[in-house]
Amino acid sequence: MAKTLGMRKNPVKDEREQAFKQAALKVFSAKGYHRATMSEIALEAGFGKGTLYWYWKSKEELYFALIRQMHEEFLQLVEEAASRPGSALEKLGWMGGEITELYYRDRDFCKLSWKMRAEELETFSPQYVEELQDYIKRTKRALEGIVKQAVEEGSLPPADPYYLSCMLLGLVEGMEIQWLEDPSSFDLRRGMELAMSFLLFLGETGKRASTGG
Amino acid sequence: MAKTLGMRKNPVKDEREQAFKQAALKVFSAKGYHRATMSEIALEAGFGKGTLYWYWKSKEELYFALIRQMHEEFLQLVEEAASRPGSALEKLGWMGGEITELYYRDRDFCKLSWKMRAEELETFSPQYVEELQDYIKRTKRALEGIVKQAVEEGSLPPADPYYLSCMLLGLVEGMEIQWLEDPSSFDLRRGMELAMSFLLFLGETGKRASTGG
DNA sequence: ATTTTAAGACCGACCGGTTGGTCTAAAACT
DNA sequence: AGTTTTAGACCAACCGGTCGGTCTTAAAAT
Repeated sequence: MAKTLGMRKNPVKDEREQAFKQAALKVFSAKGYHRATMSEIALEAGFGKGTLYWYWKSKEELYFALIRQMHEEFLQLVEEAASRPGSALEKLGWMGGEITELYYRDRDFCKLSWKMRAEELETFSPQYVEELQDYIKRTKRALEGIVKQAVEEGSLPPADPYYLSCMLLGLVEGMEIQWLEDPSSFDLRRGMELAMSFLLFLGETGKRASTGG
Repeated sequence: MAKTLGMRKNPVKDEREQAFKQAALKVFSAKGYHRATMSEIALEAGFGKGTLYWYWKSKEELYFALIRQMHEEFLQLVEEAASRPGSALEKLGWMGGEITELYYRDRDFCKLSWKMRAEELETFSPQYVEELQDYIKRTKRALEGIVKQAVEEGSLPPADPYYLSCMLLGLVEGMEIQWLEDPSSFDLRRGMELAMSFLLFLGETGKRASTGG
């Protein structure tokens, strides 16, 4: 006979997990993976280190729970933009707005992601690295699809879509960095709007050129 | 009276310093400041740790000797571009080419700089942080000057020169990151050339619009 | 309703390993 | 002989992760 005596579910599991994740986000995003300590995260969450290890089996697992969440969110956004109806420029416009909002909403996530990219990937377990690279690959592919459409529609110059998407990604990430380093001297929203207006300008002149010539 | 008597200059001292700096560059650029160890740097240079400390008084000092060199080089490049004769577009074109060459020549320096920007500045001594921020400020100012000229010449749209220069810097840095992460999937030279052609395109259409309207 | 039971939740001392920096003694040079 | 240079043992501080043990609480048993 199975002994179920005293068996119970963890009533506070979700709550605690959230508390720890929030604390971890704060500490990891401020210090990066290697400089962050599990004691500090536990303290920040208001618990002992042992308790933190009750919920996560390692520092790495906790870290990648956050990294995964960030990449998942970003990927979904880009894929949704790609699958939307409308012109490529409309898709890019919508995506730019959403990305900006995402960044402002989850600034610590941005910092986390940003610090992560400067870490040595070799120090992490291969399964996590693979998972991460898969997210990045899928995101880039979705973005490249939109850009390809834009080139076909003549709203972007007829250059290699892959390189165009790299440039676009580079521009956004480069502005993101400046905003993260000093938000008071660079307003990301304004930068994104300016970038968007350039895109539109390119689109217009491109179309005018193709219809006029 | 100046005491020069008996003050001997070790003929190999400079050589050793260079060896240590090169080793430090290799290790710091691969691991970042905090994960790099002095023992490893000493070993890489072919000396004992004690010897390394005979040449530099701290890890931080060694690190900033490299950081300083990198920023100095970049700043000089941008300032030289700004003080060149010719149109803003010519300056930017020259600068883009030089930057690309610099990056390819000193890839490890790029990595170092890139990792450095993800570090917590608070962990360094204020004097170093100040020095660093001064370099960045001067670089940005020089770049902004060129961009301002470009706007006045009508080869860039009439937007805030500061934001334009931030975007330009962001684009270059964003592409640099992608190239650092995986040079086989993103060729920086090609990316820079593409970016440059966009700049020229903007300049032409901008001028045509102003002369035609 | 009260007691019993055992899993859930929690803690912090502790361990093994690492690292920046020091110290000393010997080697090398002049 | 005296000075410069080198090496690596050594130290104190720190960190990820473990472990033994304690307290809490839901559910089973009465």
